[in-house]
Amino acid sequence: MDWRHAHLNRIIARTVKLHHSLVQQMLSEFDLHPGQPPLLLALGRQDGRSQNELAQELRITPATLTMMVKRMEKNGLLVRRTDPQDLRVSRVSLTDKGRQALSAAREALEKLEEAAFVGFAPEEKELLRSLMLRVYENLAACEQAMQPSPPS
Amino acid sequence: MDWRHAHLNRIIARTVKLHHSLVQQMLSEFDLHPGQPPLLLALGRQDGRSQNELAQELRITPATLTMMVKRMEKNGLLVRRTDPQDLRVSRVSLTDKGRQALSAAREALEKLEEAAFVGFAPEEKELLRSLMLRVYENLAACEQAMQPSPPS
DNA sequence: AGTATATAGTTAGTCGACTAATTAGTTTGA
DNA sequence: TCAAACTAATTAGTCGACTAACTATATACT
Repeated sequence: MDWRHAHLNRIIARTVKLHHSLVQQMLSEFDLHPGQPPLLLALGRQDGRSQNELAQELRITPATLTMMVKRMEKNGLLVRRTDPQDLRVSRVSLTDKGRQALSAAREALEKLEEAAFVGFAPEEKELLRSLMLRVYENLAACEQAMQPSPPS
Repeated sequence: MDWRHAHLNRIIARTVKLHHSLVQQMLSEFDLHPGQPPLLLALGRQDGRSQNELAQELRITPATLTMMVKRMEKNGLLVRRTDPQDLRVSRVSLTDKGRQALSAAREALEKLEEAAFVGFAPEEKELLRSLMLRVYENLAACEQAMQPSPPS
């Protein structure tokens, strides 16, 4: 298939999809399921956050996170502890096994990042980054416009 | 959250995710579910293809497509007809209702494409396109390298 | 103080994605 | 010819995503 004349959005979406499937392939030997690397990485950046905070960072709903955390806790990748200050919140932390899985995920992502940008000059990567950030900002503005936050 | 220093892959994935959620928001008033617009668009490009061909174009497995087609057929968006030449293949075509939904999807995507690239000069869009195509080619090469096709 | 509201998380039900195993039809080859 | 191998689609089971409805705790207000 020749993608050179497709819409830009389609090209980008296709690229991300391929990226995801490669990540899965690289991590399938560990018992990591497709959605789990992002959660591991988020916990690697800051451990012990509440489920709400994690859901916001991952841009998924709290309901989705509940199920993910439950499964991953059963697999021994992380643990949940009720916050003593506020009994409603439960804070999520990596276990040793979770930290090992995180390392594997990081390594796979590093490899892929390298492979993805073969032949790119540093300025080209910077250019791509700034262009994509502009697209992101445009879409974020669009989202704001669609759901005007209730006036305070 | 400030994404300016995140990995490029993460920025791109985040942008695509936001794009998806905006598409869903714009199409939720029709009875279109999240994965359905791509299938409608694919059929719009060429109607009456086999499920295998469609799955390849959408880069999903035939099993996934079976379920999607079944649900969408029940919703009256498309029909399946067994190919008289080869009774194993069933060819998928849009119904009138499907074509209307396709129009809505196309319109939403047009609007979003426009919103996403506000403030972009045409050369910038072209630049982004060529950079992303290079990333795609790199990843596709990576995929080839990972699964060497069986020697014929 | 006690009710009302807000917040954190969970459950139920659906859709979209996957893999593995199965069914049905077609080709191939001994 | 007719059994083996292949191919198209389906089914079963799991995971990840959503919305809507619910529980439990915390805060606010009168």
